[in-house]
Amino acid sequence: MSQRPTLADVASAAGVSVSTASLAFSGAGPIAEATKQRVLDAAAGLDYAGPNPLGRQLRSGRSGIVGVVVGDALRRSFREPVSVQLLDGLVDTISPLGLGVLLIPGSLEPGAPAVDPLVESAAMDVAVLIWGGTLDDPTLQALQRRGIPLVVVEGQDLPGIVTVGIEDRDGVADIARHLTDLGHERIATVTLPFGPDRRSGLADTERLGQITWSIAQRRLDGLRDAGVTPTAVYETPASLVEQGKTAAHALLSGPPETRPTAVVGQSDLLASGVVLGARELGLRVPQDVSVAGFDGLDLPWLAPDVLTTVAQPIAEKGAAVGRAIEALLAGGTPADEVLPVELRLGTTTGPAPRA
Amino acid sequence: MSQRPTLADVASAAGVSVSTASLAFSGAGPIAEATKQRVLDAAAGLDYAGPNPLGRQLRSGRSGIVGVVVGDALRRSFREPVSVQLLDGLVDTISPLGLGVLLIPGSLEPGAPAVDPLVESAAMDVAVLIWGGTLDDPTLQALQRRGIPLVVVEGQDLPGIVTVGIEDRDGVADIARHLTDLGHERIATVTLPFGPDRRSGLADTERLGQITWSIAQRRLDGLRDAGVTPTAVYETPASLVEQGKTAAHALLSGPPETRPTAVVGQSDLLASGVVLGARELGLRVPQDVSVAGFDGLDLPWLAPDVLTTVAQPIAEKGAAVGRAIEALLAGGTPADEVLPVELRLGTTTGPAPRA
DNA sequence: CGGATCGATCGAATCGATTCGAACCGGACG
DNA sequence: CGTCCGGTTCGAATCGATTCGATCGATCCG
Repeated sequence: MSQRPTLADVASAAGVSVSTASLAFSGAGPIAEATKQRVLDAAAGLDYAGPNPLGRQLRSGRSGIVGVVVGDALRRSFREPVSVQLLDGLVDTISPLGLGVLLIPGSLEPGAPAVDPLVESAAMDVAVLIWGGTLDDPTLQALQRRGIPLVVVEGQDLPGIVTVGIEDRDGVADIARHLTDLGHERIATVTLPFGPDRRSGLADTERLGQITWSIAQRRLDGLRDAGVTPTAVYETPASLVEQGKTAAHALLSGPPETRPTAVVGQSDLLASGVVLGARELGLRVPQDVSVAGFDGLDLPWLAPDVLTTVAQPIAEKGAAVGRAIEALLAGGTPADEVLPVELRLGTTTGPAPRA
Repeated sequence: MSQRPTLADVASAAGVSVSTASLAFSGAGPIAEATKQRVLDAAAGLDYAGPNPLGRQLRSGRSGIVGVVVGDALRRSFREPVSVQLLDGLVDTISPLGLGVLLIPGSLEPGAPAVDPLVESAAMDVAVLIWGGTLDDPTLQALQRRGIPLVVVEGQDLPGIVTVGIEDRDGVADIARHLTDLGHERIATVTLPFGPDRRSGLADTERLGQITWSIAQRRLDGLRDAGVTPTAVYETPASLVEQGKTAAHALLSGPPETRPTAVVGQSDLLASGVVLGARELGLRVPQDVSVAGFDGLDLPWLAPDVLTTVAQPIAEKGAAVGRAIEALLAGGTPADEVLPVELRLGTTTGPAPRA
């Protein structure tokens, strides 16, 4: 009898039937106060800590779990403050509903199976894909085959799948206009990864046609929307400060006459790396080169500089995902949401240097 | 019949019994290749994506879920890279075992219930507490009452609970000796939070007696082990760069004759904030003041400086937690683990300035 | 040619709870 | 005194799989 007690044990100890004991815990259904108390006392006496969730879940068909597929590798995602803050907002929203977040690694290292075993066989009521996913993404396909409702963040629109995103294309256009208003004509950009191959370096025309992750594409399109054709597009394999630095060295080492006078980073981490890289090259920001980012993080290490950026409501994005989940579980079909962004001027952009 | 198919549907479609169908999926037990194929074909025909995990879990009594109580670490996570990297190492280790990580918020805002609902009623086979937990922690108590095996990271030793930690006390002692060897006599320290009240400011003797989170205590003790009595102890409410900056202003604003010549941060983020704060005050590092940290993160934004620090094997710590979990699930009683740390000299410490 | 053996398949019990309809009880009413 | 009724409690079915012991059929050997 070293087994943990079950509801049946409690019931017999309290001298009631199992169904009555269940009522005492769930509170659903009529039960006399005295009976309820007797059951709870019996439970306390047996060290019974409440109904076994597995039994409840099987019966109800709900696991109370939201699977969150965190990007390409958990490792990178976690260095990615945007994903993490999104997760935070999501947890805040669904925690009161009694839902929990199960972390699911996306595609793993080469050699590993294409999808994490959790994708195939973990119990979950809904799944969230952070950082998009194309229709041919094996993870997405596996989840669809299992019939698990999906919410996709920052992906492309997919038929029959709820999407949550931001107006990033417009935001980048705002930044581009800000820069052209300041007189900049040679504007380069440092991008997020184009796709799972995560290459690094200047992208030529051919490479620009191979963008599969729509987030990089949209933010590039934003520049063009404002009439800006970047003089150079530097693709990075990950949104990291170091990558921004590397990009800065590649973009800003030339002579002042041909060097870009402004650099737009597709994330704040990349942009702050560009600022640091520019400083290493002896360039002053913003006198010699302007730098703008995207996300609206606060980056204490750039002080006293403040990055010009487009702020996105990250926690609110998490909350929007949470609301979509709630609606899906209620049997509804929530509408896609696109959240607004806001241009936030800092000290890293200024008038273009006189030629 | 809009219900999703069950194993019974597949079995009858394939013309076999439920138990045989089960064998076809689980692979446990003898089954003729032809039969197996017939079952799998029937499954494909019905769009059956594999056995329902809830049924399997109830039967086996295992949910395959590891609950990780992340304290407020999630909210600050990009700011608290150590917890995040630990999580990463953990996921890498247990993912191949088919286990998933369920994020559980630790202490919530005041006003919320003392423990997250997930703590009370989520299905999990093991729970991990990051950043310790004292015996009177309600979360810890609730999990123990439920009979869920626990692994505690960086906590104090608790009877009957597996602990994973590092030799941080010795590591800090190494740092202290490094500084005294360099001739430093006035050494101040900037600490992690003392407890859930998270105060901010210089700690007097009384306050020093109120430390409940053992990690701060151990790293203070390390100084004393090396014979160093700090001239000032600055307590921070969170391990953040900004807090380090604030501390620097409080500690380093005095005249050179009484000002500390070295500051030991209990984390790299705090220490890097101290470096930035010192620079703001016009002090040169390390000529005017030496700064050392703890953790061994790479902080690209301090470049070209490299922080002197004590490196801890964070991913390995996650792996150690994973191994402990594996052992617990196998019915064993894994031993506590204490991982080594390593003093790593950078450019932020140097000889004490001449008096 | 009959009995032992082995592999494949099947039936039924089980995991722990929820839930629905039936049964039960005391009191109020006709 | 019999009936009806609202409030409780109970029994049994159910959720979807796993697993053990039994059964069945065919092969192998004496």
